[in-house]
Amino acid sequence: MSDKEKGASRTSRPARPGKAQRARLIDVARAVAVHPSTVSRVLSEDRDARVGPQTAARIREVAAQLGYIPNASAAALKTSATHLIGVIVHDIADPVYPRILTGIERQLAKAGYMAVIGNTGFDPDAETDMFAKMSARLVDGVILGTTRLQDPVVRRAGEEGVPLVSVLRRPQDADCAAVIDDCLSGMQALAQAVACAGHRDVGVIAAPQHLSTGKERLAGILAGLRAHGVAVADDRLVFVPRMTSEEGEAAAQELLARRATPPSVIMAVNDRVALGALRALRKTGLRCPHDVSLTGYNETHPLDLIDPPLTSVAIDLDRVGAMAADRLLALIDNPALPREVDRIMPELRLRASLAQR
Amino acid sequence: MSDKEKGASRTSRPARPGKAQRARLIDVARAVAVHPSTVSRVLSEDRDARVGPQTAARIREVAAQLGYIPNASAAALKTSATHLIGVIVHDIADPVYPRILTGIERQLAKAGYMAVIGNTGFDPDAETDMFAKMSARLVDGVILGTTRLQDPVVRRAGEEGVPLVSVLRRPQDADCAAVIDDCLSGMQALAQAVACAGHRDVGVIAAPQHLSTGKERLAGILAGLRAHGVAVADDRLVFVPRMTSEEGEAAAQELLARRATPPSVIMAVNDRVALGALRALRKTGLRCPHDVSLTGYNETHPLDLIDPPLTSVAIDLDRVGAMAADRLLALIDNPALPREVDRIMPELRLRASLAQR
DNA sequence: TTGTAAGCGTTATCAC
DNA sequence: GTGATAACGCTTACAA
Repeated sequence: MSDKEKGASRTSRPARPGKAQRARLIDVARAVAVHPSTVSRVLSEDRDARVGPQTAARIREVAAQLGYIPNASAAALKTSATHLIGVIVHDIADPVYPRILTGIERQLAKAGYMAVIGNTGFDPDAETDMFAKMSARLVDGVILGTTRLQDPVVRRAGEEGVPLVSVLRRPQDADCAAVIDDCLSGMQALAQAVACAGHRDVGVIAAPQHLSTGKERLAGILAGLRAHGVAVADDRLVFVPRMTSEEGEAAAQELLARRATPPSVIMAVNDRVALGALRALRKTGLRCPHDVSLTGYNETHPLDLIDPPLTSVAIDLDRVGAMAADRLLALIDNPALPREVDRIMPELRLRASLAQR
Repeated sequence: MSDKEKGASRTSRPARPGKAQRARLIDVARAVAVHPSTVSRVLSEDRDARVGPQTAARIREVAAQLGYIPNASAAALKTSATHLIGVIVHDIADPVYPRILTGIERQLAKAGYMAVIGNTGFDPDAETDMFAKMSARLVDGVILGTTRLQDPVVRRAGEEGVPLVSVLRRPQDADCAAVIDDCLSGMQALAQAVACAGHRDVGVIAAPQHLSTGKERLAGILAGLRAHGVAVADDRLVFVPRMTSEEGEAAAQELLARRATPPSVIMAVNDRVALGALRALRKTGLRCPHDVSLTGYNETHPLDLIDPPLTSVAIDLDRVGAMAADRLLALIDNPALPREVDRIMPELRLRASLAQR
């Protein structure tokens, strides 16, 4: 069947009433009276496509006139590049992710990519499910925010040759590109500040230890305190199964219930959890920082306006996202690139919620 | 060319070293010794595909064994359905959007869809650009969070027959499905509470009037106050070009600079702007609510923990998102459906930032 | 500089 | 119940 016949048959396709008839590449070609491949060359630009300038101009003109929009699925099928990036996160409502996503989006848009987002709601099965769906040649790469120390998604991405960059967290052994902040030293610095403020009875609300952040932040706290001769008692350490303010509140309540006297400070794994803990303190009738000091991590929320202003550790999350996107795009461009780990330095934000003791 | 020859030629395709070789539909078919169309019928399930139960079982088994993942681009090209939904927002870091997105995501995932997100950064050109990209047969429908009263995206979607649901805002005249909260009555109720608290000198930080939210919220404030005989002086009304805390702070500073005495209350278009205004009050040395009361809208942020706890109006944003997703999916299923407008009722949250005067 | 032709991997619509 | 066939709309060597 020749192109002309093909075209003719298509021209006579029944105009579906609901959907507007879209102009195709071949329609543009026919209108300009050139071959489709010439149109493709012009509209794909980037290549060393040598096309006559007036032909090119005419093609562009007619394409615009017909309102031609290339069919991404067709192009993707041919080139197996969708210009789509998957972003998998635990909970998009956790304020760290929107900030990271802002940076990701900005860099992706510049390169003509878009982000497909997968919200797992802390469901481990959802993580692999979403990856499987995305991996269905739907995305050119994945930014993973749910990375566990032993991560099935990271493993599968490696097996399937899907470019992947982990954000905030990183797997333990796998050779995996990542953009993270130095949780360990950030928390260590914070813990030293806590110890220097005179606190000896420290309560800790830590995160799951299958996450590098959970592990590193706890290690940072313990190391920072130890440097000042302070240890955390067994019953002063609680874990949240997920980092929400509700879990933070529940964990703080548990912590406070364990002994008749509260710790002199509670160090939470992040701000969200810390704010939950603050609610628990209030409900228990304890004043912060007068009775119990409190610290967070990430510098999300308007912490300066909280009562009391919450001590935290600031991360440039927008930058984390931007770097992750850049690295992923580089990896897509050249899959042989080494899987580097970028580290962002966190910065202490001491505020009134941490009192001298 | 017969299928067998085709298959043979493909089997001998050079194994690219970087990418893992993916099993295709035809590979499964060959392994089971059935025709590709049979495999397609089995794995697409839903249809009234009458396939022998043991054949189906065998196909599923082999597919799993080969780790077969259908190529989404190919399916999309054929069916012109990508199972992708575009979500366009001003600023994903604005806490209203992650909440909406949570609801959207949940409903989409249930139906086998995923969200592609477009962050315009308040750039009107980006709005149409993103839509054009998404519209490249890339998405089956769009949820629009940037809707202006006269909206080019809404118009184009109508022309191109792309299903669209507007969230939070709605266009003025266009026949457009939308899920919104009743800003007008929400703000009106809040304004009445303000007037009842004895405030007569009311400052207002309003949003751009090309957005239905901006217009309705301002109208609600004015109507609510008027009901109690209170008018807003011209120099007590300022506008933010975008709803960020920085703009809120700047606007409040402007408002305070206009007269020697501050208004007795500032009503901000939303919480984010209100928190910026709170920073301005503090920097100016004014205490809230002692010197100036303050109100927000949306009930984002941990408002109960702010100093002082911020009076606001709560919207069930998760529900807004979920309803928008459901409506869009229904519209995709049946484009002839009427474009209904769902309204969510807001709820007053009176807190200490609004003092009796 | 432009045209030719072959396919990317799937599914819809027929036959049988 | 299963098989054959023809697209879906685009890209890209290669030929001219």
